[in-house]
Amino acid sequence: MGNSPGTASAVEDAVCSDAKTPRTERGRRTLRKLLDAAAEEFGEKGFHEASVSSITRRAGVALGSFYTYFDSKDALFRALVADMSEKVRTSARSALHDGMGALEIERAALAAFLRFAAEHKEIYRIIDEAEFVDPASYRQHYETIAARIADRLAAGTAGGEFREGLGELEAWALMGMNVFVGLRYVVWGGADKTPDEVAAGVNRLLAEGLLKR
Amino acid sequence: MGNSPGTASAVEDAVCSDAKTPRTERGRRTLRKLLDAAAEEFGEKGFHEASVSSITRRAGVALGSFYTYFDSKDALFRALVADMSEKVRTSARSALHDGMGALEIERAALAAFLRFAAEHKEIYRIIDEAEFVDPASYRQHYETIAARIADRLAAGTAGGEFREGLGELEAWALMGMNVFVGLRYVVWGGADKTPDEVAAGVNRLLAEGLLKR
DNA sequence: TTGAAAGTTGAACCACCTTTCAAATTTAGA
DNA sequence: TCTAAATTTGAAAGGTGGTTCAACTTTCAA
Repeated sequence: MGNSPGTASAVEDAVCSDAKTPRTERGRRTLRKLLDAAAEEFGEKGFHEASVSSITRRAGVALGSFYTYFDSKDALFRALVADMSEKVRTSARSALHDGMGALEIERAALAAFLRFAAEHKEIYRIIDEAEFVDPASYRQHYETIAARIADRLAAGTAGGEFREGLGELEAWALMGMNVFVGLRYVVWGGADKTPDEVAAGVNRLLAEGLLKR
Repeated sequence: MGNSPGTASAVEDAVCSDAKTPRTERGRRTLRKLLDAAAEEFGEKGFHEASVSSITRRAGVALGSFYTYFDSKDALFRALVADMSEKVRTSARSALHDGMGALEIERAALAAFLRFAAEHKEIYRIIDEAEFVDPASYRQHYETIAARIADRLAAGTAGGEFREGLGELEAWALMGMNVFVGLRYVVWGGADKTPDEVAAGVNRLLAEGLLKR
């Protein structure tokens, strides 16, 4: 949980639009403490159970300081959703390399997503709750990911590996599979399957379908 | 939205455990008004934005009357989740008939679910919000559905239509596909694809997979 | 060194909501 | 008809928690 010091800048970038940018080093430290505390708090309790006073307590700053950096509890949440959404996309993309086959790309993207989710179980709660707190971001999150999957499917077809007729519908189907197996095997755990095993199983389903040969 | 008069009994059944059962006809009418109003209110606003006073206003009864029938706002929500969850399962099962092929069964179940969701868009918000308001029900909802899908897959394998090696993982993958295409094409609409078209597309994916032949 | 800007503080304000309750009304059965 | 139980009512209790604010402290550049 929380951002390691080195990765906090991504959060701050995503946050600039909503946060009142600090002018001093001291201000940047306080902002970072608030963001880390908020990610923990929202992840553990969800938006409504989380309280601003609890976040500031966790961050070790006074209640009033919160409003030096955010206009409202909602604004903070929006900033976190944007950041988490960005991180999910980045994690999947970083797993892809030149020369991979189309099917292999899907497997690698899912495995990377699952590994990321394992380290950041908060994303599920935060993204899911965006459906209620910030519907526009929620929708955009999934539409953006679906568009990226659709691009990969089109590339696979163009490259002669995938069949014709793969479009938005299939992209949403793949995304749904990925999200749900992540919920079941990573977030809920039970640890009976590793991310790689899950990704391999899903990949076989994509390759072979259900039917007997 | 809301239940047509004839279907309200299912709600009341599901609700018995949490609701204080009314003894008179007049009481039953009031309970039904509260339940219908609550389904609308939670569907439109979500749990936290919805208020008991707004629900009673919608139902046309006094604020205090609510507590004649429910111990709390939470209890009402739990009752609705149980009811919605039951309805989703029933809708899928009612579409299945003897003599259907294993693949055809999956297509019919998805089509039925999508048609149900089209008429009850509230289910998505209500089930999704259960993740935060009533996590146990949320988990049970999906585990129950996954178990049913896994049973169908096993039956398909036993009948020689589906390949070997289909289990819980594949059940969760199918469930995720179904939920997400429902979100995209039914709840968010755009009406560019009918439930049957969506179900057909997903079914082809299950039959053929992604690869070129 | 100095003073203006930036940042900090936490008590208090305030709006909103769930829940309670005692009195009034309606219902149903004897 | 009559009465005990069921139901209705809405004002008010009781809490919660987001947000404000004016006084105070720290920072930093000149």
